[in-house]
Amino acid sequence: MARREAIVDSSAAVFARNGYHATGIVELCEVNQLGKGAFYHYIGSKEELLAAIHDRVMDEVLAGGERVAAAGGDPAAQLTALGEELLDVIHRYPDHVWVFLHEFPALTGERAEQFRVRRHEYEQQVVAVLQAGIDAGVFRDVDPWLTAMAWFGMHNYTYLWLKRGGRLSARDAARPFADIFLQGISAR
Amino acid sequence: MARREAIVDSSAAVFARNGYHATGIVELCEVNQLGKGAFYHYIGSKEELLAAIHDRVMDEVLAGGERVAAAGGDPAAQLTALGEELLDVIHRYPDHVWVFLHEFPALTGERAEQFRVRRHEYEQQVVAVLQAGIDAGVFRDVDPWLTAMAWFGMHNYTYLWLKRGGRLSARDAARPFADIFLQGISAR
Amino acid sequence: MARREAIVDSSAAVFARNGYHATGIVELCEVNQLGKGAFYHYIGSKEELLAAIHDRVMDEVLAGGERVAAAGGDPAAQLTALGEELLDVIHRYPDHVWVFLHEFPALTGERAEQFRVRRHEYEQQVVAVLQAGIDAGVFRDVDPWLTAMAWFGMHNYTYLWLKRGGRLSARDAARPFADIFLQGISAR
Amino acid sequence: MARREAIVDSSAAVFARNGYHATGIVELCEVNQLGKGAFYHYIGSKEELLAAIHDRVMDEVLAGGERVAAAGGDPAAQLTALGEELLDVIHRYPDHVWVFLHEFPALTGERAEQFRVRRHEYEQQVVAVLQAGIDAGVFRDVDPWLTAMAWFGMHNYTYLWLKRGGRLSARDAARPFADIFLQGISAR
DNA sequence: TATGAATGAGTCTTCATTCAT
DNA sequence: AATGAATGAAGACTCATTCAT
Repeated sequence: MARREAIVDSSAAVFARNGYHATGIVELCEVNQLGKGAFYHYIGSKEELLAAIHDRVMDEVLAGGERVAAAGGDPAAQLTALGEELLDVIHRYPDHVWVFLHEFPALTGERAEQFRVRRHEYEQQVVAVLQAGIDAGVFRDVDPWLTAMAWFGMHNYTYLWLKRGGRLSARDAARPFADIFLQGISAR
Repeated sequence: MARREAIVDSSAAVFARNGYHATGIVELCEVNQLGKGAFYHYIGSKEELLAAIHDRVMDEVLAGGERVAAAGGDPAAQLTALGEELLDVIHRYPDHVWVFLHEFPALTGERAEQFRVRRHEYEQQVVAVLQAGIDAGVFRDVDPWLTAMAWFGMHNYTYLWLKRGGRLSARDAARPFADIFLQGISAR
Repeated sequence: MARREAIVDSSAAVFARNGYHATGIVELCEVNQLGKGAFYHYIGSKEELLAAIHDRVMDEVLAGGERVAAAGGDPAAQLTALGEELLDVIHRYPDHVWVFLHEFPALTGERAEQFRVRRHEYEQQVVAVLQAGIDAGVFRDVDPWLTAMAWFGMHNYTYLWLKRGGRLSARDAARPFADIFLQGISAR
Repeated sequence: MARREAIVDSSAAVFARNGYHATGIVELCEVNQLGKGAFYHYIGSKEELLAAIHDRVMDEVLAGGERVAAAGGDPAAQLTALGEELLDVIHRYPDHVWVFLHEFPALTGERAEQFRVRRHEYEQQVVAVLQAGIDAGVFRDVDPWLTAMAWFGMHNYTYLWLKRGGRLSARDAARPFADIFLQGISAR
């Protein structure tokens, strides 16, 4: 259903602006020009809608990760590519990403679990790249997990100022961030 | 009022666990062993409670910034000290900080404005230290604002994993983070 | 919506008996055999319900005024007709009128303003008829506004005893009141 | 207690402006510069305060009635004097009178009953004067009770516009009203 | 006399969701 | 596919009043 996709996308914008809990079904219906019955026909439930927004982001992020893994290259190149891919997703889906990074605690049960698993999976890819760099001697002997957390903080956090100033897009941060990070953990 | 302080603190824990919007006044009353009337007697309104949590964090963070400014030192030392202070606040007030970094969009009107001003003030301190380092030639010629955002992302984002694993405390990240960041923007 | 009309009417009876502020939404729901959600689905808000009751009366009263103006006739005949129309409304809508004359201070903002305007408009019609009678020399040289207030007091105030005794209906007062008033301001 | 009197008077003004139900104890405390405990020490309960305001008016009105009865005179003179006394009370206690004529349905139980009795007592005095005039042949053969209701409507209703325009005081209406009414029911 | 913390039932209103049509 | 009436629990908040101090 293309209609469902459209609903997911436009709802993401509303959630990003007002917050998930603060947004009512009525408002979503108005935005989507739909009655309540029709709206529920498409989305099933409010939380299912939230999950769909998360999936949109998660799918894109994991796809980026797979592209990087497929392309191969040395750890530094891979880390750079992962940053580019991640910031590209943030740039293309600013609303979805805001929801993704801000409202994930609202997911419950099975959906929360699945989300956690996929997120962890992706985090592990970054940890693995860092570990590979350390093993290869191109990165210093840092704690790979803690360093991955630093890397994620640096990149993910961009969603907060991304829409604020508008001076820079998230994509513009990829090169400078990679420079800082790679130089920062370089073995030399 | 010591009682009010206690309410603010224990409510922060609930907000951090369940989210601000998802937490009802009834739950806060139960946690604080108070009737609704008495609860409102102390907090005024739910948003005022939220603001008090924000202030708790903001006061501590700004105090840390002032200590660093008062201590002086070269830009590298100041940036390191700022990181230590910031992560120390996150370590001491994990719940308050979660609320601070996660629920600030729920503040409205005058309170939102005041929050934004104080937050900006602190961000400018970091930008200024970076600029000083660049001017002194000890830091590379990076974009000071974008670099400050990277620095904040790295540090602030720790609130997300801080309580999860428990393996490391936020404070333990100060040294490694400073190493990565200073080496990363070092002119040499 | 016929259903909404029914709600407005039965709620008017409750307001007339207990007072607007002293009546809770729960009571209105019970009277109307409706859940809170459905109730609000129809009425929007308690004050909107109050406004609907006011409009019911105001519409009838103004329609009566227009009929009198359309019918024409000399000032004495018009004043008599206005009294008959007014008391007829009070007779047909005793509950609505009680609310109208008793709870109007509970209206706020735009609704209060609109109410005041329409009410003033009607008062002016009575003032104008009195003025016409004075100009024509059939009424004494009384203060038209003060006299209109006396006329309104005499007629409107009937809502207070209307339901009490039941001995007389408001309509029965039209002739006697007209006799007193017309003789009272007669130029001869 | 003079203090209690002062509280009753200043509270009447607040009730007249905002309505009895819409006015909270807190607001009354602020107006009277008193804590809740002290406030309740003086007034007993909110309804007791309301009753005190009613009594203030009722006492004055009945006293006026007694003065008129004591002065004697023919029915026309007595009716005129009753109107002067009544409008004088309305003029001197505009707030109390507003409350008296507007919030009496909020009285309950014993207090409501007592109020009704005293009010009826006064109404009967007017009815009796009218009856005397009819018996004496100076008034037309009107229905005394209905005519009394007209008289009360004309006079009591002044409380509504009394404070509005300010153009005329209630006292200024006594003469014109007496003229209209006496001429209106005159046997000639 | 006076304080103000505490009560807890009550206020109006909104919520996500269902279901007959 | 779509409507919109209906649900009823939950939302934040206020109320008049009491009571230990």
